[in-house]
Amino acid sequence: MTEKKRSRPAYHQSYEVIRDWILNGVLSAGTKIVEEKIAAELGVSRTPVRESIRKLENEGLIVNKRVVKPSEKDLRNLFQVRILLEGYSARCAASFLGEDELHSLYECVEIARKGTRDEIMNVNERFHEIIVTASNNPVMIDIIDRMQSIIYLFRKTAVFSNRPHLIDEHEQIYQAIKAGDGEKAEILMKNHLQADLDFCLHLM
Amino acid sequence: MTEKKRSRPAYHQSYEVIRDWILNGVLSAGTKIVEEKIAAELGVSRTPVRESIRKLENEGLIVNKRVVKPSEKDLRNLFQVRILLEGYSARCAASFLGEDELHSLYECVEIARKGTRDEIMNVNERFHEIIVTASNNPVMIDIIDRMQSIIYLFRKTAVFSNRPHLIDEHEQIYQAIKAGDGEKAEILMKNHLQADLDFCLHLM
DNA sequence: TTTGTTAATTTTGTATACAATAATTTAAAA
DNA sequence: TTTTAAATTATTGTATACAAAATTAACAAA
Repeated sequence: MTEKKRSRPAYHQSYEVIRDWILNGVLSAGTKIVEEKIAAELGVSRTPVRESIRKLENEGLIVNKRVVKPSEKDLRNLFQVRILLEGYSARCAASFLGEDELHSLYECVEIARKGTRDEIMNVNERFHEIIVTASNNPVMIDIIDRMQSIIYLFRKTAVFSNRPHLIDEHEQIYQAIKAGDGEKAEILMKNHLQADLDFCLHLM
Repeated sequence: MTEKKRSRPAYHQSYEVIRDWILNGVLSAGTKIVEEKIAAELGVSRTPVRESIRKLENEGLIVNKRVVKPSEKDLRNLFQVRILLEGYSARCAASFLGEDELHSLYECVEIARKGTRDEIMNVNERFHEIIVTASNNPVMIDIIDRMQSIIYLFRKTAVFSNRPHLIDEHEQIYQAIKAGDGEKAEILMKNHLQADLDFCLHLM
């Protein structure tokens, strides 16, 4: 029936809907975002929609009332930060990752070798998520989370184009972490992200 | 007369006022923030105040409708990120900083040796600002900016207590940058920030 | 055409009213 | 007293109306 989840406030729900519209291309890059129009489509007033938009602006998904269209420079800048933070996280992971998480990490590699595209997308995202969580630093996790939306838009390209060695690189990182070699894990992670960036920029 | 700056929207002005109230201790750590009360004090409606509060929540200056009271762990986490990003920025500065900015950097050191407390606060902030700008990466600059408010609250402690060697460390960093030694600049910056953190935590 | 200017329209910004929820107080029962 | 439940109050969440600003359209002059 027409049951609505009443738990979360409207500004939160509409945030999620709008974000998904952007990530799935329903709202494509460059589209003008008009509060009233979105509000009408969602069946709520402008007030909660306004808040959602502000949050999306914060994440960089909306810029100047338009769906972002990141330039090559934007992506390079984003990845520079990501390389620093995830590189450090990989180093932490080598020291602090527990048995079970280590196993989850390996599963991500395994599934990525034989899964469907959607599965691959998921486990590759999860691979990075496990490592970032190992930093055990909410500030860092939060910053990386904020970048996720744009990274997501971007990563689709890499997987749909089946970048060579991507999974191999994940496996190498996994091995370094398992071996407790933080130095190596960090370097491999940095190179991995740089390769990802270069490959995708090359396609554009 | 009662001239108001009409240029910027109310939500922006009130953001700045509330932020300053927090930074100057007019609103002290733990204080409950109530939209209507703030709105009344500012002579505006809740609508723009609401937006301001959301932005401050974003910066971490308001948490759970209360003025933040960062724990030691919070500060350690924040500084871990700062060390990574500003360390990298210092390395960039060694390669890319121009003559005039280099000179500004030196001025910061000079003034810090003989200025008043307020002047010292200012030039020390500026010292870091110049270096961060040298990263030439808006994403990175933006993240560090977001952390500035909490860092500001924190830095007061360090200067008012006159931490030993603080200016010397700045000068060493300046020298490394001037010499174009990125490796050294990065290491010195990281140590400097770590020392800052440790000193202030020690006082708490 | 192009340019510049005014008018029309759209869109955002702000105030206000009311609804939903959360916090607090009050009062009754154990 | 202490505890619980109900009622009250305070606060946030949402809708709506109107004002201010930005954008677009229309049209006159070069």
